[in-house]
Amino acid sequence: MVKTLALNEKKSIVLEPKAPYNFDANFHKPSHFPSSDNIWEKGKYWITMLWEGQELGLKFENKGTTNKPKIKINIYSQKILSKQFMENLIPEIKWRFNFDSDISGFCDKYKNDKILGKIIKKWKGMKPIAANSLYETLIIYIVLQNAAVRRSVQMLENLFKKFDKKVKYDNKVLSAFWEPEKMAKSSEQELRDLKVGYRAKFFMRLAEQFVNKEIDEFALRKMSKDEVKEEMLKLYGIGPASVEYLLFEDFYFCGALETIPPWEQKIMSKLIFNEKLVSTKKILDFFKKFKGWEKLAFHYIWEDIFWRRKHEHIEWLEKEIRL
DNA sequence: CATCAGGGCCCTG
DNA sequence: CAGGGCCCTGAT
Repeated sequence: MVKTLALNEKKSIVLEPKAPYNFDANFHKPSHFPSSDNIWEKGKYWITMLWEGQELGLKFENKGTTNKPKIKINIYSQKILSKQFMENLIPEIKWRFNFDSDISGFCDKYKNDKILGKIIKKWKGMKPIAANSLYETLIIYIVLQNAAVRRSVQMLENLFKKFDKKVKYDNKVLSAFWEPEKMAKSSEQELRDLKVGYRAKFFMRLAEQFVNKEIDEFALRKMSKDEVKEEMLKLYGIGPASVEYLLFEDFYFCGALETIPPWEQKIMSKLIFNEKLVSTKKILDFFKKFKGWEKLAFHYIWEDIFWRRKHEHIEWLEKEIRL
């Protein structure tokens, strides 16, 4: 079923994101579930990308520092990429990895904050990162719904097995996302067989809407927070919890903190109040002091505990994560 | 074994 | 605007 495409052509570019830009904190989010379309190692990151009908393999390498960021990007492809193709691709890479937004105001303002100060020292230059296209991201958010990590991973990998092409470059074999057309030609039952449950219907409708060009990702990027929210809520299968993730991680609204899902509520209760469970209202009220940066502040505290988890055993956290 | 609760969302009344 | 149903899986 699964074909492997060898990407033997290579082009190299070097880009300088706006400082501060923390390479590892941006290309790797330890709270996210692992997916076979990308690999991270310290200072390096590989991810596949579907762009203008071509499968690409990207490799990012850190060649700078948080305050003087510089990133080398190798772009692997089957065909030689034209100048025009590259001219369209580069701004997209800059967007997907949030090279250009400015969070220096946040890092300066809270560098001595009681809670954020220490975390900012460690993770200064950490930003929200979309990494994927909007369609791909919506797929990811739908597999997240009403499921623990292990099951989300299983659903996404089942989808990859059915729809993707494997891509080989730089001695890595990775999954590449599929075009919505491919899924639209499938059926709800075929999707149900992948153990995605009632989400099958969401996927079918989503694919149709992308095929019919009812969703314009690039237009959305120019809209206000409330407009994006309104548009995304129109999508069948996308509700307040998914929108909460979308506004921050994909449209980069750093102040968009409105809902807190149950597991985040439990973990934040412990981290901020050292209590088992406090109301979401109490948590939301706490973040009000970071006006305009509420969600980014949340993100710093959130990712920090998952980074710590990589080398420290945190008993109470393990219980909440449920891998 | 059976039963139940999840990192929601839609639909109904 | 409250509450039931929906898929699957792991916990009890």
